[in-house]
Amino acid sequence: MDLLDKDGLTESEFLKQYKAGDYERPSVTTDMVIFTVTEDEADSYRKLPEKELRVLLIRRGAHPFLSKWALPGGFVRPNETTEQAAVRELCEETGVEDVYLEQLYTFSDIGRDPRTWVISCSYMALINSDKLELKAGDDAADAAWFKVSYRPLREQKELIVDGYIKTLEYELKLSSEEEELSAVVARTMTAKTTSTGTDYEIVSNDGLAFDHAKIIACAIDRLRGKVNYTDIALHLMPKLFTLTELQQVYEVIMDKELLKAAFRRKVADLVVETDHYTENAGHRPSRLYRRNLEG
Amino acid sequence: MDLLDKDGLTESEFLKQYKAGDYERPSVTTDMVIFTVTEDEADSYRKLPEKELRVLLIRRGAHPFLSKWALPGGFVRPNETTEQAAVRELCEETGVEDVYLEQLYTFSDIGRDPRTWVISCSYMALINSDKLELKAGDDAADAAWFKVSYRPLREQKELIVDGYIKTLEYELKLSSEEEELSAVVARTMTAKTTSTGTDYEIVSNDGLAFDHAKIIACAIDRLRGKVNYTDIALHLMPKLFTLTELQQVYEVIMDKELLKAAFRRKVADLVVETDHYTENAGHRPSRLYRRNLEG
DNA sequence: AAAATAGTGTCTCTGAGACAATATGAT
DNA sequence: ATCATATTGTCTCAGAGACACTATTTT
Repeated sequence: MDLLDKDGLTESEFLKQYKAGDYERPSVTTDMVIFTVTEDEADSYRKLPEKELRVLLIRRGAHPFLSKWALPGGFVRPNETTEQAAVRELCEETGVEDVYLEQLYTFSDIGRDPRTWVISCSYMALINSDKLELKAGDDAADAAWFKVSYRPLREQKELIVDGYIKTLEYELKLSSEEEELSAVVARTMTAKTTSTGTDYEIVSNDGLAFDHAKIIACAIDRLRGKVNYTDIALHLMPKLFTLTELQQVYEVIMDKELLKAAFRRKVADLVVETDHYTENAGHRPSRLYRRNLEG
Repeated sequence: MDLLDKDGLTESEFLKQYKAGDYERPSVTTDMVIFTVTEDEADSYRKLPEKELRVLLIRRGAHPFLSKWALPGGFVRPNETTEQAAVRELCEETGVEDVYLEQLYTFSDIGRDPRTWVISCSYMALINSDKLELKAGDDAADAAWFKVSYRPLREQKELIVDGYIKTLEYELKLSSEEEELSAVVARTMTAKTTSTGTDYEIVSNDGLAFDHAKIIACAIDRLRGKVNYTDIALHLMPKLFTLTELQQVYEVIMDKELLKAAFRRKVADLVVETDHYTENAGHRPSRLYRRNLEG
């Protein structure tokens, strides 16, 4: 096809002479919300340990937000996609490849990075506890897994002309062995007869860098939403697991207790039973399952 | 807080002396998938007209992809968010403000724009047929609303080590009064014991610019997904509408016929009845409803 | 009366919630 | 025998699917 444009150029001629304009361009980064599930120390070895949802944060060693905790991430380089950048970051920080990865949201608020114009394309990754052990081999001394708590704090509904504004505030608490961070994030839904929109805002923030409280909140909301109608939670499980362990993972994600019988019916199609059982648990052994790839 | 970094600078000192590096940065654009629903000409005035899902495209007047059809969009400018850029583009192209807007996905494949490195943050907008009339006032002579058809074409499942690859091909057909475009887009799901990923690919493409077939496919998938568990479809309705009209909109989005009784039960909480009725329809009048803001 | 659509009734089946009962290995 | 968890059974209730019936206006 040799269509000519208004300057009489073919497409290949046009591309040859094309020069990128000198208007300002943003930096583009990826920020990764990397989740895993760990077990706390059990009170007694006969009792089951409780599961904890954890997210990886890195202490900043430079301005801005020096010594605050930030999501792992970095600049997207030429000749790589945002997803490739995310995979690269993930591998650098955790030494783990081949995990569940999902694009979350692209954040572009002006001033979100005090240095310069930075747009961040965020990703969520889920790592199972098998792989987590590999992580010991990374060099970032100032990386830590923070236990996640994300609970509704306040709900508010304000009527406006032709609609309403609903604000849901969540308290985000992140705790590692040494440190406790917290933030309050508000999800605002504006509903008018014509339009509707949802927006995250940081109400308060203690210890997190940039707008990362927002990004983490966004990731948890996504994870909670998807847990109920996909097999996403199975990516947090090791190769073999018991149904009770799986239920604990669902519970720690949803922050809500579930009924055993109903849960087992619900996940029945997501798993396949094996012939293996737990051993020496101090009580009746439990059948081990694996993920069913026939989702 | 006056923490000093390794150069002995405070945060504000650091920011004052900060100079953006001279590494390469991408251009960032927004692309808008703007949907609306229109009615075709009815065969007889006594029969109800059928609904059509339509998307706005603009014929390119310059290289690259000269004379192909593209989604409305443009560069994100400094001091605006991607969302603000989307609102601006939407208003420029359709003269419409205050509509449903949702971020879709950020596309960053290398080479997606043959000119230079361009990352696109895509948005979906839903416009109701009331507002559509305003659109006559826009200047883009080469803009047109294309009727959308998006149907499964082929399904393929390939077993690999530790998992499988499932490919779902869809045929995307876009037709305006004068022109018919078509493309085949494949959604590939790779499931392995550890990871899972979904990816869009353009298999064939006749008449669409850039990777816009992918973006449109992504938008339709999102719209179809959300129709069933949100009130998103109501943003395509005028202020007052009949339940049959609403059902037709659901049907044209899902490309599937629904049962009347079940449909009415399902949307009962999404709408509020009014005291108005249709008139002079050639048959029994129908009660008019409006959107229920108590989602 | 016929055409065309509007609106309602009801039977069945499935799936979630709730709770109870039984099973099994470790101590 | 007791502890602690594993696993299954079943009753109920709510919602979706399927189909049929009645209602109302215009021609």
